[in-house]
Amino acid sequence: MSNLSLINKIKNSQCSKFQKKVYIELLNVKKGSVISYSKLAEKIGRTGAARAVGNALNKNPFAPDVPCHRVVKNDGSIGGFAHGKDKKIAILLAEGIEIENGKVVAL
DNA sequence: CGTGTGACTCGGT
DNA sequence: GACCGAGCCACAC
Repeated sequence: MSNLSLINKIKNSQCSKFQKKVYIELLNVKKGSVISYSKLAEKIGRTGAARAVGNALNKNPFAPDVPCHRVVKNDGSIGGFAHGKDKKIAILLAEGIEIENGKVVAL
């Protein structure tokens, strides 16, 4: 499924505007790279809403279509994941992202 | 409409 | 490093 149809599905969904922004912006994150909660919040025009972003990802009705695993804490640590942080780490490693001592190296 | 909650963040202990 | 408290924001009740 292309990202375009995915975006369309998100737009047609019943989620809040905020959630849609989060998911769509997340689709813009290419494989092999990560972004922090606060930075993602800033991208969608809600600087400081890192917590709200986490809330949106926790609900994530489009998983695993929306790569919510590419979002980590501001200091590079893994953060959380609906299916267990170890699973999140495994996915990140599979995408070529280096993780050291529970933290993303590419910072 | 007030309250509680959390996949956050920062600063202090 | 671990723990704690205080801001922070969107959302469900």
